[in-house]
Amino acid sequence: MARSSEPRRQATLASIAAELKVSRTTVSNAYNRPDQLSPELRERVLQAAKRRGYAGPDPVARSLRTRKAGAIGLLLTEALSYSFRDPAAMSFLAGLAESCEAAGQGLLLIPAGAERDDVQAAAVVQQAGVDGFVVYSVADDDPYLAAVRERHLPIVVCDQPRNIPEAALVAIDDRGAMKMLAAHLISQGHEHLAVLCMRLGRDRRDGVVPPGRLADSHFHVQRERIAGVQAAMIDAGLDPDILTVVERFDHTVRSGHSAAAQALQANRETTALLCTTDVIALGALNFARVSGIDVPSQLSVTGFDGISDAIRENLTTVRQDAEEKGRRAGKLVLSSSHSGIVAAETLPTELFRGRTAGPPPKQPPAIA
Amino acid sequence: MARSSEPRRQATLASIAAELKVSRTTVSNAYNRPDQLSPELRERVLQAAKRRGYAGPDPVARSLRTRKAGAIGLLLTEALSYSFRDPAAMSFLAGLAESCEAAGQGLLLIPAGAERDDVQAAAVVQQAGVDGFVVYSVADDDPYLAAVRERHLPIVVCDQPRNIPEAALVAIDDRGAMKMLAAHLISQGHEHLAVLCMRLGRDRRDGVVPPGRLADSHFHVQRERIAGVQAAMIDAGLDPDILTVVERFDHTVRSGHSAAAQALQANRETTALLCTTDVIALGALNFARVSGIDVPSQLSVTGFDGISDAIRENLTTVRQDAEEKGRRAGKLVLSSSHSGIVAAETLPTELFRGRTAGPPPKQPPAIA
DNA sequence: GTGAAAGCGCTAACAA
DNA sequence: TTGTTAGCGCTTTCAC
Repeated sequence: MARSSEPRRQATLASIAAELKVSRTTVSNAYNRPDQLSPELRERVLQAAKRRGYAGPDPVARSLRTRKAGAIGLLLTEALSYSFRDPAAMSFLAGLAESCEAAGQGLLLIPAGAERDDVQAAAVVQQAGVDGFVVYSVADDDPYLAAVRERHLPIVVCDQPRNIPEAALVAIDDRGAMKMLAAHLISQGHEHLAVLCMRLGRDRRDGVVPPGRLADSHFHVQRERIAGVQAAMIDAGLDPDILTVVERFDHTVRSGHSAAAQALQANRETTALLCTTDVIALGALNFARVSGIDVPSQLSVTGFDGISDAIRENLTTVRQDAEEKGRRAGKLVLSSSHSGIVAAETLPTELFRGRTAGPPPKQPPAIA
Repeated sequence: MARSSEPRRQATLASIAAELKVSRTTVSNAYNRPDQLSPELRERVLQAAKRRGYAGPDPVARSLRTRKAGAIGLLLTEALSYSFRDPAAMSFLAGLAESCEAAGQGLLLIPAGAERDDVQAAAVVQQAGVDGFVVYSVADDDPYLAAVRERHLPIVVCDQPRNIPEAALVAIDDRGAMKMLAAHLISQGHEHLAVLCMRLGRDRRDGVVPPGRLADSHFHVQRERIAGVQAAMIDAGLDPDILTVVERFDHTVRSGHSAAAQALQANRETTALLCTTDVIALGALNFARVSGIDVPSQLSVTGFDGISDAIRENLTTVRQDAEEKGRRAGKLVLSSSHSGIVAAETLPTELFRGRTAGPPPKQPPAIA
């Protein structure tokens, strides 16, 4: 057991102990329980360690023994490099990172997102040495999510999906917020609304959304926000089935741009574009600008999230505190190891009345 | 050894093996080498696993055995939540994440940054179960960095610091790029330059920088960029000692704003503000705007990085591809385990001629 | 204050 | 194709 002298090998706790002719416990204590041994001995141990280039107890071995990884895993659907371009996701990440940092816990970004079959997806998730997972905005049929559930570790889901009983939840009232926004528009006289949304499923299906797909959407947030619009319509006595919905897979300003064009094409009477995210709304605004359509006199445009670019542009939107959401999610995973209870937190939202929504024009806008 | 039946306990590879009366190797193979056993047997194993709620081999135990963690660690000096507000850092992170994702490796954000003493810093780094580290823009006397070096794992340093022989390097020619920018300004007639820079040391020392501190700066990038300005001055026969340098600890637009005010206060003849980052430059521009100073006719302002906000504002700056830098860094750590060689890559930069630099005014700007 | 024993859960030779 | 044998490096009772 005691390998007393092997020259070219990384030092281990055992080798240091052997060199000093003390027990492994003592060396371990030197690092983990300084009060359990005399300062002099501790000093000797630390000296020997430094001499041998020993960096302290191997984190992996320690994790195995203590059954804690000292990190929590973050699952993002999108290819990571995509997520990093989404301001709302970044704010969330910032908040989450803050919680982890405060607790001295690492935050492991799970390499999900690349094209992988289910088996590989599972492998990637299985490989993660973490004490819990935070799942941000993934489809409810996401294979990575399925793999995460298999791990039987604490899970906190954000925004999506809601069909996981064992997971804690941090969310906002997407439907309510969007309903309020739509009602605001309707009260100003809009009757022909269109929604521009992000992907509704894991497959790329850009275009005008047929009714069936809406109900089948695997993205909770999108589904809810659209449902909010429909609820407002129903309340106002409008037929929700006449709502035009345009879907885009990529969550980019470009997508918003082309989606706006498509929505107006599909229904020329449209007077308001309700976008399910600010990024898309910014694209829609962009489209209006290059098409010579004045906002809001000829067309109203609204967003959702309250990212700084949108606020700067004075976009009418729903503000939410994505950073706080991240912080909450972090605290929840970090604490859920102790308490067995699964919490559900709903954070507030606020209607931001910008300059991009107003009464509808007498004539719908003409497209160039 | 074989604990055949213990009811309330998470299943392990051994328990599955025992239940099926096969060896542990077989179960292991079912996951790691499907070709090493018959499909039927494999199926039986997987079935039993599912039944018992076994998620597959414990990642920590596997890491211990295989000596690979399947993740690389990222060390950021700033409190994580700060870094997430820095567009250049985010681009870097996006690129790095992309490399990791492609390789199926996790990216662990080390919880550095919180106020911690050196011992705690070391502990946090020691705790990280990773196969290598990427160090982004930290001071060369950073305690976390010291702890990272102790780990004796592959290290890739970005931008800073250069005094680590065992680390691979990804950088740009900060000095050269800044020198070119300064020369450009000088050639247009500017003689009274000021530099607005980020923190030069780990302590907060906002204000006009005395000569000594400049030389002692622990932040390589800042030091180099300022040196670039001075080099251009020397080339042009200007006395580099008359250069005004204003330092700010926080890397924010606000900081840039106040730093600009201070620089102009300190030397009323100043006709050009060279900022070491775009974020600061945006703040300087902001200051000029609210002070009624026209840019560039009364004051020239330049940045560094080429973040999208800056390009949109048409700021005269140095563009670099932060995302590519991240990608490169990722590839380097991931490969440096094999090859023992330590590489050094220098990425190109490009002068972006925006609208914020022009010839100096006859009269220096008056401050409100 | 220090040591001995017993694994944490897994994989990698090597045999069978 | 499957099983046996040894640990990977560490922490943790429990004695001394």
